[in-house]
Amino acid sequence: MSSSSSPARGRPPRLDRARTLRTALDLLDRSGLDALTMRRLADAMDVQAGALYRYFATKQDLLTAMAERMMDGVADAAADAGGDDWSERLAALARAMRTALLARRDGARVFAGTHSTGANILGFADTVVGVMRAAGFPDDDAARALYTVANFTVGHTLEEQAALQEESSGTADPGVLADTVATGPYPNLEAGLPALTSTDFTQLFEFGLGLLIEGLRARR
Amino acid sequence: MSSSSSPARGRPPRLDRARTLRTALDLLDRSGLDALTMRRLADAMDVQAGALYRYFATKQDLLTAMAERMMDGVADAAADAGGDDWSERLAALARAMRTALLARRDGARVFAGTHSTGANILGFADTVVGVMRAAGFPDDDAARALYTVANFTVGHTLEEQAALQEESSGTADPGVLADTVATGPYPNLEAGLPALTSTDFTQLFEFGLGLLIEGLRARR
DNA sequence: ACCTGAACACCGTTCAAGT
DNA sequence: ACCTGAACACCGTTCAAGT
Repeated sequence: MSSSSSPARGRPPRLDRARTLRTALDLLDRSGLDALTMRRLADAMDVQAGALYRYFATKQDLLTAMAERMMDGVADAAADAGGDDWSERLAALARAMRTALLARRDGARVFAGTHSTGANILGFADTVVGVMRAAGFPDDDAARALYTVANFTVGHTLEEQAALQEESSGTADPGVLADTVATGPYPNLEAGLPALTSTDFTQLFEFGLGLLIEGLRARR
Repeated sequence: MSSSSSPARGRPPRLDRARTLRTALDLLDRSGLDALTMRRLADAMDVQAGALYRYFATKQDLLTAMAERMMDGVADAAADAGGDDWSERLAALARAMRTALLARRDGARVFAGTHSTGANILGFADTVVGVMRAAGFPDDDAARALYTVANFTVGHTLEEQAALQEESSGTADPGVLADTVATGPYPNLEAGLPALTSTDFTQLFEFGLGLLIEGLRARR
């Protein structure tokens, strides 16, 4: 067999969904979301921009496929960790999601801007809800726990990647913030400044995740 | 006195920061973030697009000013509520933030895409950290609690407004999701489907907020 | 069947020139 | 001082026409 369905009449296509997706994710990593345009992607594939629309109806569709791809293997990676403790399993799933978003430039922004209903996110969602149900949580609390953990993780990672980008692009945020805080009437921010300007995002993520899990434990 | 500093020589300006900001927020509510362009904003003010750049260096600056404006009065509104219970005061602040973002079309998206260091967000941040410190939390935990609550609130409201928009634009999500879940191997999502497709976002927000506060209570 | 070429209807931003 | 006019360098998307 040559391919799958039709007997491959004519020239083999220079484009296909999988290769376009890979190139788009490469371009995202190299140039960032703002520079990911249909024209630049077409350039990278030696094709005209209009040709892409045979495989993705809109740019939004492409971004959705990219977000779905980012979640590839996230549910599985977390399934190996955590043993039989529901809280450790839930934590492993949240950490795997953050890691997957961090793995690509602007990953959180791409994810937040799309709503995939593909196998990877549905598989992730099913796994999270499954962990909670197995732990004895009622179905509706299990569903709400999924949303809460996912929304927190996306919100956190959005901030984390924005801060990382700001840092690397030289936009000196810490100095500006420190000055503004020192000038204005912000006694509490002044006291918390070391923690507020900390760049230990893993610690910050674990703090929030810990609060959510502690809250869930109390509710069980 | 005619205005403030200079003696108002020449024609009075047709543009100024405050009026431009008001018009931009009006346009946002009427048309949404994607339709908010510098040219359309200029049109609404009977001016050429280039003229806006005398008052805002970039579109990003305008969006930042809009986000800052959205947070106007949020810290104060929450200050009246909650009494002397730190957890009720923190909840009131988080609710006020969500309400402020929901009050404008695409409010969460505008907020998430900017990083204001204006008086409204700094005031809000100072108030949140102040509540936590007064409750006896150490300074670094107070700062982390601020980020956690803010990131959760933004993440949640981003999803909430996306769902509301999807709903009003007729993109029938519940049906598609239900079909996909029923077709594929998602036993846990099937069980949680009523809660997963619920549109009671206030209940969902309160669930997550409750978890965070319960977690903080346990840590104190 | 698959892609090109060219167009349509836009963008954000800059800046000389007018008033 | 403030705004216009016009340009620059782009966008996403469509679609007849070629191969």
